[in-house]
Amino acid sequence: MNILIAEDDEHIAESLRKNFAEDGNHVMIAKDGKEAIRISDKILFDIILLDWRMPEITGIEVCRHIRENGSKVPIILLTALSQIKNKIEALNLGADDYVTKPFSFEELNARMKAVIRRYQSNTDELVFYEITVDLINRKVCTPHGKINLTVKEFDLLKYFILHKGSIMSKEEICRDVWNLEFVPTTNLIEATVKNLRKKLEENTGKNLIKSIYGEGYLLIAE
Amino acid sequence: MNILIAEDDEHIAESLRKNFAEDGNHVMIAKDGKEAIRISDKILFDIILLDWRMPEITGIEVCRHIRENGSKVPIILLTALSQIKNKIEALNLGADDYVTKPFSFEELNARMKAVIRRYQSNTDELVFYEITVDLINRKVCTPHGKINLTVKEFDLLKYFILHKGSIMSKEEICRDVWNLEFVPTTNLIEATVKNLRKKLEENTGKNLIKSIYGEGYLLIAE
DNA sequence: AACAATAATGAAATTACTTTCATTTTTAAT
DNA sequence: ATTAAAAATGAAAGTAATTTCATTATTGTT
Repeated sequence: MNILIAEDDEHIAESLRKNFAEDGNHVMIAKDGKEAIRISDKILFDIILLDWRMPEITGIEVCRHIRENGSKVPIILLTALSQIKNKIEALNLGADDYVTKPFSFEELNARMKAVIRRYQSNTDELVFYEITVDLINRKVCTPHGKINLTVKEFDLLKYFILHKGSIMSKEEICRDVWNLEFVPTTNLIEATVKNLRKKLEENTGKNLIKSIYGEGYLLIAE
Repeated sequence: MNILIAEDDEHIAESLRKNFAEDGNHVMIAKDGKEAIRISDKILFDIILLDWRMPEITGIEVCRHIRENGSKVPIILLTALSQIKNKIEALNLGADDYVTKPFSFEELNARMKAVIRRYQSNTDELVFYEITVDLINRKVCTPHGKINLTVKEFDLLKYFILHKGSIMSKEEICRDVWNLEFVPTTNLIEATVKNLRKKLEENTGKNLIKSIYGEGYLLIAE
């Protein structure tokens, strides 16, 4: 995981870094808010830990900046007990959670996990069998590796998954995937289904797309 | 807007249909839960109104079915006063809101608007100037119409918007958009920027992508 | 089993996208 | 103003995706 720590206290920063790096994470440290903004603008992190009190630009301001840039990256605020009263307040500031100093690694780890899990369940993914479809980045993954799909193959797979368990006629597929009013006289759909099937089968060993003679195609429900 | 109404009471269904159709909406009516599932599986609506009490399959079951299929389409439950106690309960069932019968069109309209607005702010869109970037469907819209971008142009625009206001060097663009470790000796980036600029300018009349001599490119912040 | 309709296939043709090349224009510094 | 580096441009080359074609295989029906 890519972790950004914005913390001006070198001792705390270093002990956090060590802790996370031991688990195989890639950690970057920003010594102040300015640096945190500069780095977070350019690198996508899995989670960002922001010290509230930092010279010049505070963690809150960094948080606001990140959110204004459209990023939904998980952010946890590190605060002294007096600075924040409850989670609602942290949420209003755009953070996902907060941890009061002094804190234990156990507590911080637990909160980080929760925030990341919540974030991931909010990302636009479809999961089907062992296949994970990332709708934003258009990546399709299985435990055996990444499947490279073309644009049309991806759109078709997405359509099948959203309609898994029901037979989709070629008319519907044409309308919804190709934006065509009429089914072409050629075998456009069949050819695309063939290529999609091949790639899925190479990775899963299964033929998940059934042909229903005279009716259409069906992605078998789990 | 595409509206699906699932309501077994023909009178209510028809008066709703009439009401929405007058505002230029496209309305479909499902006479029972089974039909609602069949239709909602195949057509993407902007909002779905579900009567709770319907023969065989209830609105709740339709709602659960829709959510299990991964759809986040806005759903409002139409219920008799006794069936549901509060919004939390409706939310737990997967609905976005509920309206108790008998209801006024004013109330229903207001709740529909709120739910749709909430939904839209949750969709993965970037908004920049008058440009709306739909990250899921990879569509780019302006008030003057749709902009057709190629994959690379889209990825580059998305990257610029996420980093608007800061200068992005060619090294960074290469790394993050092209996944290249080194800047190619050719003018790959310049050529792509050129094409993206052209398309944006045709639609907005502005050149939003500035060149910073010797440093990189900058999408000017709003 | 024979038939006609439907679906699958491999490869070719077409189209669109991506990258490169050669040249011109712009920029910042002298 | 001159210059050298950087950036922009138009068009060509290269690559990949999409669609079509011709053929073979499969399916349901008689």
